[in-house]
Amino acid sequence: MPELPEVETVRRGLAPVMEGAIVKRLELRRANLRFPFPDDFQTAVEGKRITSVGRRAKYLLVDLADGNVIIMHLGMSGSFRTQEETTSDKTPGDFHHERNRLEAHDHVTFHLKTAKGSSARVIYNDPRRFGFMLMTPRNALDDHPMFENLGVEPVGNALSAQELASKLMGRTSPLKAALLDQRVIAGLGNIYVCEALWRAGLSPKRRSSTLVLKSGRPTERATLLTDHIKEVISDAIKAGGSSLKDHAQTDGTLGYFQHSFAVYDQEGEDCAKPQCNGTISRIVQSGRSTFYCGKCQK
DNA sequence: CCGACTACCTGCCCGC
DNA sequence: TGCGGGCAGGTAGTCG
Repeated sequence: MPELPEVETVRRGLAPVMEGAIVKRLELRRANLRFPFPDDFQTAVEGKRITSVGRRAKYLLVDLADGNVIIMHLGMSGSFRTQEETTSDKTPGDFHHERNRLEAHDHVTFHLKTAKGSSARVIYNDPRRFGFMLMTPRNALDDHPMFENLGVEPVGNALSAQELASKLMGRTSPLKAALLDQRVIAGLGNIYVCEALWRAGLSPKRRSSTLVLKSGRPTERATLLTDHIKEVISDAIKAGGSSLKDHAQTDGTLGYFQHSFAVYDQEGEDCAKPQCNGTISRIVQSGRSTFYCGKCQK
């Protein structure tokens, strides 16, 4: 599930349940995900009030009232689902519904008393366990190893053609690899890089530095690419992200941006660009699949 | 510094 | 039907 649009979709699902809630109990069903949980993680979280659920790049940030922030990453296969006590549940804190049972790879459960006073659970599931949960003081977040080198967000005003040009200047790597580098733009992943390059008509194999003039100013191509990156991310967020195999949203409903893929996982299909009669190809770049049209992406 | 490659882990799909 | 290989939205660490 998880590039920026999917993580933002998850954030929007978690916020109404978690914001203002007290963590009554934090249930860890194993000692680690990709990394060990922080020392005394349970003690640090239980009894605390959650003030907000935020996002930076592909990271979810759960702020606690005591000034600490839980950093959560979904890796490749992480997902959250929520369970809320309903009026048909007779005993407070009791969950009778069939859908409320645990599933394979449910590793973490946040047992909450919500701001409304009801009981709820937030369950983290992650078959491959590439995700992780860490904690740091909020005022030290920018210095955390995972954050100190992060590039700009592709939503909002931070990303500009000039910013992109300054990051691509002097880079000899293919454009695809540069855009996947979280130090350049934070939050893009394999799907949205492929889609943005197609929309901009740029080859994933193009040398990164060809989008920068000698003066360090962006080329027209860089401006075009910047606009298309913002657009595809914004379109995907509006669609609730992309749901490939898994549920993308915390209430179990599916995002539908995958129906809008022009190139990702479309090998052999006709290019959708008007007037282009090319075919979508798949190649491998730095160990990962790239999908593109060799005819209209130059 | 940069860039390419590998490791981490489970599940699914395809071909034999 | 069963099995092996390849592939999957992620990042971090190593090596040249």
